[in-house]
Amino acid sequence: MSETTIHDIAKKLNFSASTISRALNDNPLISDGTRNLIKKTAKEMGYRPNTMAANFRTKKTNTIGVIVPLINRHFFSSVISGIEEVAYTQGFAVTISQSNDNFEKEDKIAHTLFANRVDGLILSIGMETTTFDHIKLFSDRKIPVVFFDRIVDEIKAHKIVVNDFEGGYKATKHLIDQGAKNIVHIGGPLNLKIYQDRQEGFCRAINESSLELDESSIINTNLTRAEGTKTIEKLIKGGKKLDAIFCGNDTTALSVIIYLQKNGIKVPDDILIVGFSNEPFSEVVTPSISTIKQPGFSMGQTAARLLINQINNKQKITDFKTITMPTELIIRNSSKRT
Amino acid sequence: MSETTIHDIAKKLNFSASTISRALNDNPLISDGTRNLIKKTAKEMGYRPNTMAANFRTKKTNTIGVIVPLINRHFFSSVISGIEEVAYTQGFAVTISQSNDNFEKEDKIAHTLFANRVDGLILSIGMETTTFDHIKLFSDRKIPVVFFDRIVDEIKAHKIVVNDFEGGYKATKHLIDQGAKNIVHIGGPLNLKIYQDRQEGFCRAINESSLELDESSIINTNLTRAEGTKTIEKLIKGGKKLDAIFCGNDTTALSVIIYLQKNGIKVPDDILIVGFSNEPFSEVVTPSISTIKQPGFSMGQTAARLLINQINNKQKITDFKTITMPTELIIRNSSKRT
DNA sequence: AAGAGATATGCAATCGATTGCAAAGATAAA
DNA sequence: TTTATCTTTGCAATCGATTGCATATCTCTT
Repeated sequence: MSETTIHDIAKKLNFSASTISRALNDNPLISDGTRNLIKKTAKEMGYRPNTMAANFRTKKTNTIGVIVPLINRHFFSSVISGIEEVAYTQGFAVTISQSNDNFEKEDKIAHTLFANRVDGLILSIGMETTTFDHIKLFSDRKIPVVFFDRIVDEIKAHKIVVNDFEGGYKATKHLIDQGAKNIVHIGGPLNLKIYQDRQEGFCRAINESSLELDESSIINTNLTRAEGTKTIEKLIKGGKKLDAIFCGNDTTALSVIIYLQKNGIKVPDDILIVGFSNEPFSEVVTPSISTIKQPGFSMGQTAARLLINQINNKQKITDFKTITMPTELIIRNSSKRT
Repeated sequence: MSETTIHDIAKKLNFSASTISRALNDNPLISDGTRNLIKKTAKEMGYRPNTMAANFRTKKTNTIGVIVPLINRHFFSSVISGIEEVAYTQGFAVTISQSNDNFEKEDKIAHTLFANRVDGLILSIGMETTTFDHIKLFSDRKIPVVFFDRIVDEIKAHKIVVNDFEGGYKATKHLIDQGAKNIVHIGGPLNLKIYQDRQEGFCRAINESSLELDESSIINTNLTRAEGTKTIEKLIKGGKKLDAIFCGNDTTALSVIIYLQKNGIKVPDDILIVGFSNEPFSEVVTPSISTIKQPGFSMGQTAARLLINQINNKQKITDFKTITMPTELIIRNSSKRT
């Protein structure tokens, strides 16, 4: 009734449990003959290793923890998909949690993953997160951590980002090239580096041009659909003079476009729009939204590879890299001056 | 340097390890005084329980496994999101894998999750899956399994589905009500029950109407973007007479719409379209796509609740329910006869 | 005051696999 | 043949927490 253990096999074959264990793990100490015999018998007896016992003994779980703000978000689910793919081929399980951009939850999740002894952690921090003790929990004890997208300067670890600065720069430059004179940036919260960078890219592009950088042309929001609508409404009703908007994400671009269309303002004829992230809807909406493509899937793959390398090579890593994936400007109809 | 264990606490406080263990687990045998003392000391000593040891001893991992065809798909990531939310509040971790609709991978994943002793399994099977030994692995050993969306008749388990039949019926009925006379159904592979059901709903609606059910008006594809384009192209070039299409998913609806628009056929003026699933893009595309809404997030929640109930109540379950979540027809522009 | 019951704690086995060290057996070299 | 070396296997401790059973202490009741 109960599961067969290595001891059962040992008894049956008149070997010791150690031999069984070694044979099953392809330890070269064991001769080929016995190894084969043991493996065959194990199969016959329906033996399945007790991972929990092994984990307990070896202090490895072969599990990597992932924390994202929201699973149900195209960019993040793409990253997760990439992580899973790599982890799977390397024999790691992936445990996923979402912080909902809520610091308390993020904190609790981190502690839980820590208590569950994940071998490593891949994460993108939440919008509210400003302290990092819950991450230091890992890094202090040499448990590998890899950040992606929403990274943290305060902690030494490998980091995977897209070049948000470049993205912001390209997007803005493109608008300038299209002849825009009054460009507004609706950006994200500045405690997140990615939004800082996008904004800096915006500023740089403006400064390099003949245009004036105007403080009132930068608005920071939380980049939700609702906020986007509110923001553009305020701008329009406030009589702000503008002929182009670089939005911090596609969601905002979308709500802006919808608002403008409803109010008889034409995109791109009257106002040019560029978003960020290349959400699936951006391609198929009318007008299709120009945007900056972020390679979510391959970011996930890279993050997983880096993490698993660290897990396997125990040597302390001293130089942590920040891998910057290139961004790609996708020009669609929302920004084409006709 | 090494972690504090209950034995360390025991030694320091002159208690036995059992007492420490019980106190920490709020076992009522322990007096309030000692419990408090122990908890306080544990905290002071920086004690953190070794989950792996506990798991090993109790044979519970507090982990639930999830297998979906593709993480990076809005419906599935919504379900995962719902699962995670419930699991989190109940103290379960969620391990996620994707089969990529590949049977071999699904099979391997199932075995891995099984070896990792997940406490329960939630899954939606892949398109290629026609045998179920890898799932019986669980159900045979009384490990709770909950299916969602792409369910399996052969296995007794709780199942969460949307009423695909009703969805297909509503969608088709709607097209008929809009005056369509020649309705085509581009459906999914029939080894998946959901596509069978949608198709049956389609047939029922046609049969109940004054229209003729025409074999050649039902086409089964794998519902990808590319297949959708191919299929509509063949139909149009083949001179098929049609004024409405019920597509098995929104992706197909989208590719059909794009093809038609490119070829000067107007949606909805010439051909009415209804999709299925309410993908995020469906609302924002032009014309916006009428569709059947599937409550992914709450399906995930329900699945997780059912599973966790089974995990916690050891009593054998004899009557497995199939919970059918209602569908909702969302009428948008792609099917509005003007 | 004495036995019954309630309360609080300890003992020790156990879960199953891993691994350092010892040892037995086999082979080769001298 | 003997010694040295290599190969192969076993012993036994260990990982940290849990839990059935035994025991000790205390509180009541009569």
